Amino acid sequence: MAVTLKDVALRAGVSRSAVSRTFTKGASVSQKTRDKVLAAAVALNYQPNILARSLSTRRTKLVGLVSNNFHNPVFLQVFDLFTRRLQDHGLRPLLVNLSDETDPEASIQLLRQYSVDGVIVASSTLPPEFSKLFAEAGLPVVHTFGRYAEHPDVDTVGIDNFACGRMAAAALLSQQYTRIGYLGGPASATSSRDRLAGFQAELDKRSDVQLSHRFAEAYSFDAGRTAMLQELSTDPAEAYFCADDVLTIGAMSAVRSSGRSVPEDIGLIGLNDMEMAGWDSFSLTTIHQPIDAIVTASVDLVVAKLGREGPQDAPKAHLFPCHVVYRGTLR
Amino acid sequence: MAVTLKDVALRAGVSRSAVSRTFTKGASVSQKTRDKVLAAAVALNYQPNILARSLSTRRTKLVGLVSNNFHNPVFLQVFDLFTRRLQDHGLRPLLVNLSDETDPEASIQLLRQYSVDGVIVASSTLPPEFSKLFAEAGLPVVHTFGRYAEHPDVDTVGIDNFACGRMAAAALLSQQYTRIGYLGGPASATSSRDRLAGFQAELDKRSDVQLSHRFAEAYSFDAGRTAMLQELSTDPAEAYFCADDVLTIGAMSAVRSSGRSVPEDIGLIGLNDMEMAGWDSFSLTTIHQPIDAIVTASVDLVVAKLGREGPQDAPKAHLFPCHVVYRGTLR
DNA sequence: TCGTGCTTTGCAACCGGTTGCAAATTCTGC
DNA sequence: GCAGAATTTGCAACCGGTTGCAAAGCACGA
Repeated sequence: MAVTLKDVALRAGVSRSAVSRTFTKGASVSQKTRDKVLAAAVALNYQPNILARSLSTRRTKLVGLVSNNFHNPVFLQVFDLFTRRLQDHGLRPLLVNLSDETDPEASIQLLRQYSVDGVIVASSTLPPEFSKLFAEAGLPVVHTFGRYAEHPDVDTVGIDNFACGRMAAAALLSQQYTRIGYLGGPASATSSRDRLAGFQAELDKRSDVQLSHRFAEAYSFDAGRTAMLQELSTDPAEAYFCADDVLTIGAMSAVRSSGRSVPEDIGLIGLNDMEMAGWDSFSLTTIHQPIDAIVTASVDLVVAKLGREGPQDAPKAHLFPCHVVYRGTLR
Repeated sequence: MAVTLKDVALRAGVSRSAVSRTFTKGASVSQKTRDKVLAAAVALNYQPNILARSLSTRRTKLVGLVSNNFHNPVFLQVFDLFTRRLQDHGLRPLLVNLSDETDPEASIQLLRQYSVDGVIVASSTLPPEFSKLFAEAGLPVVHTFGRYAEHPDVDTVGIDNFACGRMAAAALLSQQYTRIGYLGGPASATSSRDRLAGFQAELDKRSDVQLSHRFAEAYSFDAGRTAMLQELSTDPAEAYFCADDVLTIGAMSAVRSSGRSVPEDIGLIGLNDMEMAGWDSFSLTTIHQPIDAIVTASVDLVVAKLGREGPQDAPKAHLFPCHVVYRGTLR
């Protein structure tokens, strides 16, 4: 069925090596044979089998793209960028959806079975220990949206969640809010905890400010809405830092459905600045995260690791600066 | 570096075939050797190389997942479902982002090079001719969200866009709208044109109804907003059928920013019923498309094709019923 | 104990490529 | 036209698996 090296060699009247060499650049072939081979290849519509090649070359050009965030709209943009950037480097994303997998070991086995050249873990909810397992299995790995550490176990690209927490606090303080709440994602997510820590650190400087906090079940609309409804049922704060835009939107929905309004009764500030945040139904004041730069850097990093052969440099955390985008959800 | 068959065979004191056979079910191995092999495999942390295996078995368990809809939030859900359903069958999605590729030939070459077992084209904007090229290249292909035809060139799963157009028309007529507009996605998308055709067919029955139409540049918020702003600048209709929810949300944004309100001044009905449609900021009246069923059927279909060896059954279109979900955007 | 039939095993060829090496060819300069 | 160097070529082994086939091992009944 499929056209192979041998078929082309036969038709071109040369050896299989000659055909192989015309398709691997830098190899020694005369123009004459190359022309013959190319003609035969075109005539037969030959496509080299990358997988067979990978047996010898030990390069599949496959990159595992592992994520568990399939419910946050910002990740559609993330996947779009990742696939494009990887394609720019001739790499192919093998998508692994971890949502219903609890066992990291399974995906590691999987990716090793497919001999992926590298792995990108794109998740703000998986812990560093998770990515570390990939590294220990000998796979070059980059953790995008991962937790910052001065000496991380794996290369990490993302933002300084602690600093973002401070930034959110400063924004709320500058608007003279004094009864303040934090609405996090899942308590198990490091991003949730780190953002709270930074937020807290900044607010602790002020003795006149009260801080409460609550973790939502997930970074999702429903979770944000549910958590905010609980807040509203007792004694809500004047303003909330929500750890993610989609959470913020859920919270806003809860506020409005309780008959209150944003920002008049309750102020909100989010994080991400996803496309939707600018839509006029929401008009979120939020902390902008430079997703494109983060994704591009992640891909560049993994590409650099693939190039190197032997021992890698020590893993490093790459942080990108964020800034507040003021729209309409703070007074 | 990597542990291979030979290493395991050596350690277990058996031949390579014995090792291979313990890892392919249905093969003839005695319990005794199987135990020895398994013990050695565990000790060495052996993972069979699927790509090497695929050379002999001609099965990679890779499925090309081709799409160009990375800007419509509903596709995040689509990707989530596809990856899960494929994983359920032990298949792995190789994601191909066609957004900036104009040449289908390139992705066909790519997928042939990786010897994918099958291809799923998940797009409502790519024409049937596109998927046909994959089929002609000998790849089992299913076009999800593709155009209905009685005798399609490739297996197609989706909804009856024409019928949805009629359904939208009926919904608007039942609310006594008489000056009616259609806001489509790109004019090049068959889904856009078919929905209009059905819409038109139903409205043509009524001589007292005026119909105008306009195509947006894309199925996106910005495109919907821009198109609606143009409508508003002249003489807008009383109600619009927008060919997609995200388009509807863009249109709603335009309506509101012009000082008008939905549904008081202008009624809207969308299509998809994506999760966001139910969020109370939007509360879209829209036509529900059973995405989960469509994706599941697509995967089942491609799995069935992989099982069969020889000539395939004639391609068929699989249609799923839609229904109107009434929320708050019609009077 | 031997012959029979069934199961298990290893050999060797193959899947579709790559690549070191030595032989064959072409190119230099004289 | 020729020696020597440089380039091109094909052979054969290898990448990590699978599998048809024949030989070896085994259990069983006579």
